[in-house]
Amino acid sequence: MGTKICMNASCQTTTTHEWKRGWPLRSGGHALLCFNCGSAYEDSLFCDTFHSEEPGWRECNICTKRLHCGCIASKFLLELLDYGGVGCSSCARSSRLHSIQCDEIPNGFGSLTRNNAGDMESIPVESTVAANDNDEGGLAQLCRLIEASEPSLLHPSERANTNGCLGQFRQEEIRHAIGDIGTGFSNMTLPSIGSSKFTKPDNMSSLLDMGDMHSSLSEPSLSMALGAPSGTTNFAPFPGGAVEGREQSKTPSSFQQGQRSRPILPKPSKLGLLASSENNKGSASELRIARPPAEGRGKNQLLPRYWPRITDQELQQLSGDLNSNIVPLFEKILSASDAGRIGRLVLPKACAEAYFPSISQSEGIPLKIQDIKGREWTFQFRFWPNNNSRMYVLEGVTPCIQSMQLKAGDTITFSRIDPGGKLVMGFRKSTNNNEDAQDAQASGLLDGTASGETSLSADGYIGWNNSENHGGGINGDLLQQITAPTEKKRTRNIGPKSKRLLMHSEDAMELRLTWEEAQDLLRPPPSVNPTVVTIEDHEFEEYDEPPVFGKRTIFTSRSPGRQEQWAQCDDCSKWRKLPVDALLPPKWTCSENAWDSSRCICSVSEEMTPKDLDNLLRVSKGMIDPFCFLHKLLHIGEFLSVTLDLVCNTSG
DNA sequence: GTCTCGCATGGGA
DNA sequence: ATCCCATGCGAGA
Repeated sequence: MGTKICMNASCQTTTTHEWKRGWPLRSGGHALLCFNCGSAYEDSLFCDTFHSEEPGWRECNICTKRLHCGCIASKFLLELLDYGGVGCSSCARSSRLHSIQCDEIPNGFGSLTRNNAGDMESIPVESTVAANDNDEGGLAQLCRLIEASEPSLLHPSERANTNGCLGQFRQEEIRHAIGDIGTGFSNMTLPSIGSSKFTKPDNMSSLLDMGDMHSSLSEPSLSMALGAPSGTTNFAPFPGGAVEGREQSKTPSSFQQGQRSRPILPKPSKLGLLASSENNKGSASELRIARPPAEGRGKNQLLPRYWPRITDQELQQLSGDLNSNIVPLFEKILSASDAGRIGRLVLPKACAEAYFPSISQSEGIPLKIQDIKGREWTFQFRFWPNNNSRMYVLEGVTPCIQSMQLKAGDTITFSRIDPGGKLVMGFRKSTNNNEDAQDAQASGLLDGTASGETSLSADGYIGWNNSENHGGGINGDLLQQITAPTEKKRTRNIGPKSKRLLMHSEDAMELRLTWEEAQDLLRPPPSVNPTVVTIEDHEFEEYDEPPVFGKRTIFTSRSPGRQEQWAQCDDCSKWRKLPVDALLPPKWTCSENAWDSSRCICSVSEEMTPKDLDNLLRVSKGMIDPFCFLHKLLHIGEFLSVTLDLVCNTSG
């Protein structure tokens, strides 16, 4: 790509009298910016200038200066504070001197602050961990749990650090582990994949900003090119260039699409958690977070059901060349017609127009697509006139479908390898083995909203990218385990749409919010003793009973090494100090203060001065409650299982 | 009769 | 109301 293009997504100019160096890219080097954009970046005004309308703005907790969180261009200007919130670099540096040290907090819950500007490689977490006396494993585990549950508390680079350094856990496994929390972390496994070299152009961070912060959960070690504007140096145009620019005049830019797509991806961790009930079933299951399409250039924005839910492992499998840039394009759950004998795969119109070459003739063109085994298939990419529109199909897919032993309900994925623009296809089997379950599952899967936004799909089996299958190609044994259904059943394993279990995205969002609110109130059941399970040399408390709702309390550590819990009386609103392990009912008053007989009536004044109280409330606002946090996590599986049951029952 | 191809239909988003 | 797309269906080989 010989033409320089400004990596400011809202600029993208190719002409400037002087090119400037922007933010450092993960792949090395720096973003290329035109003079104006580069000047703004140099003056630390980039986000103020170009992203003022973007989401992701927060205020420095200390000086209230506006900070654009999650944006690569502001990466150096802010830090995540230990107990939540953000601070501008200067404030954070000064406040760090006073921050609570890791060893002051039980369970090794320590400072998680790290300068965002710090390179991922430069501050290995091991050194941080080793520098204190905490149980390293416990901290590592906790950090992973916290990270999975509260992604916003960690900067992506920190997450990457956590992954990369603490035993090479990857986010996929973290989500996986969270999904299994309800069963006592039974499936927490160490992946064998090391860090790889997939690169996401850092300018994408600015495009995705908050979305990137969240979605990074799904792309931890293998960052990908998502939402990349066509024409950046990181992306080769589609072969022939037919796709580039098509419909551009009519369509929102990928930047805009990214903005529009954000609400769909608010909190992947929560999404992942939602899937726990399903994912508890199989150790091979992975939670999938739908990613906004990389370059939506279609006339219409791609429906979330087509967003690639491809995992990093799958990408790695697809690539084979770690220096390649894998661009997940879209995916489609095979319909009965698709998987049938006709050999025609109906392509979503928007996807076909966005990612496949432009065709003007109905006969279309031969399109070569490589599968995961490296075999190259040639399909006829064509369309049928249909109601003044077009219906795009891939013809001749039967051999390929049969080769991959796909059936209705399975998912076929399309990606692109850059540079080169080679199209690759992968697939994901639906999990259910028996037909009845298949029906039910497929019914859920087939509804785009149900499978997508809620991550209810239990795609635990991954045909070609099982965690234990890193060698590339299809694991023959695994494939053998999939019994090819009869043709008759193949075309009948999806119920009519009217019978499909439906969970609208709004419902899912509602559920997430409900969960988010509820999690603050979760407590382990007081009458139940936990079972201590040891996994990977780490001990976890496992409860057989789902959590109960308790009164919200505040934990703080006003003096080194001393954790305190505070609760507010529901009658007099006075704050009372409690033991850290005290569990309160939803409604609690001073009269129930069994731990401090001198303050068990409302008429007695508070222990804290108003100033202390103010500080307490202020600090606790962004602070994680470390004690009950694990308890919450340990019960999320059961809690969500119950919740989902309720939702499914009401939806059905 | 069977299969393929191309278009039409209609439910659902 | 419009568009998408799963699938039905008829014509022709």
